[in-house]
Amino acid sequence: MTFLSVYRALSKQYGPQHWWPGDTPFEVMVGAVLTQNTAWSNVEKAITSLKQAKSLTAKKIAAMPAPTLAELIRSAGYFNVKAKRLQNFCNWFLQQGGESALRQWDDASLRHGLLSVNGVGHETADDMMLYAFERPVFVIDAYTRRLFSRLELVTGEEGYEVLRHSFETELSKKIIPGDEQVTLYNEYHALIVIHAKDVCRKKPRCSECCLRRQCPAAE
DNA sequence: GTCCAGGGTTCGT
DNA sequence: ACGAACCATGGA
Repeated sequence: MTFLSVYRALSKQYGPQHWWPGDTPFEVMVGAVLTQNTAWSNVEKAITSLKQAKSLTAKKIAAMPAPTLAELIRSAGYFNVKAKRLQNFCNWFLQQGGESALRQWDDASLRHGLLSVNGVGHETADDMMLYAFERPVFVIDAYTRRLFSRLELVTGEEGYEVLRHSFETELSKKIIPGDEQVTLYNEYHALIVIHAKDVCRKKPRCSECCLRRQCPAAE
């Protein structure tokens, strides 16, 4: 079994996901911060509320008082922390000249810049890299770790960067053009999340999640 | 009432 | 580099 065969099995079972749901790249970035440890349905409410307040722009978010922003994103949980994180991010974003300026940056610089923002860690930065800036970065999250350690393709003890690197080197062997690479990473991460959700829906609150047995790639 | 979510990020050691 | 502490809503 390989990373690629797991992808093919998931893809066959669930079909294309075309993530990330969001009208604009900026909305995707906001969603990446808001979804930290939070059910996506709660994030959607917060984004709707920002839109309703006509405040889903970097300038508006950066300019409003933190408590006001916190109230708007209340449904996403951790609202005080996330309000501050969102403002940190928007300030940085504006300081760099906004999206069009950031698009000119090379992958490494952009990733580094995102990580320099207080409140943006590995996964949030990589969500933004992949789903807002369409850079070839494989997102590692808790599901990814759990799934692949159950499949015994990784131990689960690896650090974030190590894991990301093994996925990227393994998957880049087979796929050639850069554009395809981004599409593959995009779909793969989405499929992992969908699969985890699917399994957990069948057997709610199963701490083991039965991923190994139910994963179509495990057979 | 309890568990968990597209749990991660920060900060101390 | 690793572990603890922190944050807080809403659906199942």
